[in-house]
Amino acid sequence: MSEPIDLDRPRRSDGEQTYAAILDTAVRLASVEGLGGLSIGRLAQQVGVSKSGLYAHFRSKRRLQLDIIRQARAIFEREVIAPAFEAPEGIRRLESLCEAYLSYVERRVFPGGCFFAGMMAEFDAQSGSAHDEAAADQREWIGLIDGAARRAQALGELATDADIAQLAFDLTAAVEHANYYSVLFGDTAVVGRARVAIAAAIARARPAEGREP
Amino acid sequence: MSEPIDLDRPRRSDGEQTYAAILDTAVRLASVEGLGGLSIGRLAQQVGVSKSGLYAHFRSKRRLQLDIIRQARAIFEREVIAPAFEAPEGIRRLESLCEAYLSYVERRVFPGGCFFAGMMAEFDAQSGSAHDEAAADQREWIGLIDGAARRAQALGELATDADIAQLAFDLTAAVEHANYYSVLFGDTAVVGRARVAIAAAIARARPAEGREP
DNA sequence: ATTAAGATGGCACGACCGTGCTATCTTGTC
DNA sequence: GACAAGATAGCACGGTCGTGCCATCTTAAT
Repeated sequence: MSEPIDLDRPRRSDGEQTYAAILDTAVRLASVEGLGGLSIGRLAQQVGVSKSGLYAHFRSKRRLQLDIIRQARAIFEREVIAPAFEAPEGIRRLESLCEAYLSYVERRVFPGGCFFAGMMAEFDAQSGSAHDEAAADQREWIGLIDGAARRAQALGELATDADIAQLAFDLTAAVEHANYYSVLFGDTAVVGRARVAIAAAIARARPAEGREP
Repeated sequence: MSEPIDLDRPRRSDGEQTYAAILDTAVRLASVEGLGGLSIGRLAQQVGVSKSGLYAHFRSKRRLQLDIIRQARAIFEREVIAPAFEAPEGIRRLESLCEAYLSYVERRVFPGGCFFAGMMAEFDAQSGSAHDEAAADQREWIGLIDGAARRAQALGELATDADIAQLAFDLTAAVEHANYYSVLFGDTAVVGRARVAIAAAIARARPAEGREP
């Protein structure tokens, strides 16, 4: 489909700096207005660079979008996944994944809320590569939760008959709902509701402690 | 701020019909592409009418958007709220509200998923009247769930110490998450996960039956 | 110091955007 | 059947969109 062009040409130091500044602003702007709502003209104005000066760094809007997504992935990795993976595997890591996400929502790492939740909602009903990437990202996130939960189950921290897929649904529902509502209402208090929901969902999947029929 | 112009002029039968056809297509298109992504030119083409012929029915894009939202509200009222309110008040109505929403998701009443969930995600981080309307709609929906739950509590169907706001969070999280994921993955199977989550959340809020300390 | 190459801006293009004006049909009322 | 008024299309406007060409400035290697 899309040929990668020559994107890997060498960069000069000043160019690298401008490139980083553009991407930084672009990621923030896109999290608020969406990848589709982002325009090159307004982005250039925001960064303080001419439209063609900006355009030279990417060579199409598509490439700009791809770079934005790549940057957002790096931020998510640094702000959510890496901290969570400092916890030992099993139920502690499962809890850390949820908590790291909620913290990332509370800290408003992206001004428009979770970048990938925004992408999902923007492209969920459309067909094309943007939709497919959004779906893949979401599957990867679910897989992280699901994998941590299965490991916890294998370690005996969750009941052998616990429905892991259901647990993953419950947890992702709680954290992503907290993301949307906290942005919509401009109030992160709802994140506390998510914490309660997460604790309840995990408690329900814990092994029974001798009070079963 | 915005004056209502003269919008209430009399309509001719053929005009009324075209107006309805435009709105029908517009609501479907907007649920997929978003209210911002919708363009008058493409909408006119889709309906099979000239751009200016369409434009005469609304007199600005803002009015078109307002009419689309009004139409979407009527559909939501008819497809979700009215059916749910056939159930007797209390816990049955609470369950019916959730189930009616899930059915509306499964039936793909809007091809892009729940219209108001889409609006919320599109405008949550932006400021302006669109954001405010999205927030108001969401508050109203939460209020419906919350009100039904409080009535159930007053009727003794939920525990007196049940956290109703938490219950409302859990229920809205489950149904809206099912909406997003079913659209994103093109598979309504996830709706079943929401049903399980709803049952669990309600069960947790039920009065204890003599096995409390 | 020269020079090749990247960085940036100026400018213009074709396309589409929302918006109006005007003229021609079509409907419904007397 | 005349006629006022709504419905619809044609056309054009100013603006913005993504994109590309070209000239100039700046960096870095020789």
